[in-house]
Amino acid sequence: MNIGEVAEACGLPAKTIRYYEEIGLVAPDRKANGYRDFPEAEGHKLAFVARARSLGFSIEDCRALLALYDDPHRASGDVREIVRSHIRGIDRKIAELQGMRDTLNHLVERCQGDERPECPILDDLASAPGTRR
Amino acid sequence: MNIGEVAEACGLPAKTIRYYEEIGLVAPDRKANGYRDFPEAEGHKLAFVARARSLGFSIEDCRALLALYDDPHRASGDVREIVRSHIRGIDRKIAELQGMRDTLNHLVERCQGDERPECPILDDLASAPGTRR
DNA sequence: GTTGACCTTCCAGTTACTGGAATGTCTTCT
DNA sequence: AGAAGACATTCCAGTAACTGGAAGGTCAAC
Repeated sequence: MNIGEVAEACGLPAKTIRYYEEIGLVAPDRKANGYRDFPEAEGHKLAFVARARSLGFSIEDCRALLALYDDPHRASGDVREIVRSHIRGIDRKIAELQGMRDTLNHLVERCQGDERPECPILDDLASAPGTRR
Repeated sequence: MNIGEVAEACGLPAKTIRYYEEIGLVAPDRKANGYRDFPEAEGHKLAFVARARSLGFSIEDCRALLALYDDPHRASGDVREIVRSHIRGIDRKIAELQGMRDTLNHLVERCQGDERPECPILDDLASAPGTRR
């Protein structure tokens, strides 16, 4: 399979796939003309990575998951630990974003948002911590 | 004020403050010995940026907010629009992360997480879209 | 006068791509 | 046979927002 076909199949841009090869996530063969040739297994790996990336796993997570995927003697506990740790990271991020959003919503509510320069939002940003309502 | 003092005061690393000068967010004076010298106003700007960054604003947002902060003829509506748009972005991110987390939680629940290689998580990652439970 | 804290600049690395240039190959149409 | 157009290749540079480290200058105290 050419890179274009495999890109179509897994939903990743060809550029991204070349990048994944560069960093050693996949290792396609080469045809006589220099074109990459993706056997079925490499296509599956790419689809695997695409799915994992869409779930927020880092490239290094993907590398670890791929290694487990490739290893018939893996322990499913290892997989689960990676996933759990990732979930913890996501939860932290969600909490952080919610904190920001709550603060910002609060600020927006108090701002008239008109032609006048008076702005509680800027006042807050400029204020010292501890003096904020 | 030396960079160390102002760093202490606004809670940003000195490295970050140098970076902010490099990209034109702040413009400290220089002493005869080449050391940066931060007048009060520049210290305030740094505190302003630190606070805005902690609320998730991008550097370019910070630049725009600083410009409004500096402009006595600003319209508070301009500020509010920046903030509102930022909130929308945050909400999108939260929703995306929650989607990931829900999927991942679902997967983790179905995985034994023991010594055995059987792993519904890997099975899901390797499966074609549409075939997932 | 020397130690140690502080400051300077510059360069490189991080994450995960993405865009673009210059060039080569394949297929198809005339 | 030649030319167009769609594909492929490599390489370089840029993104966001820093962060780490090296090599060196300055300052205050002992």
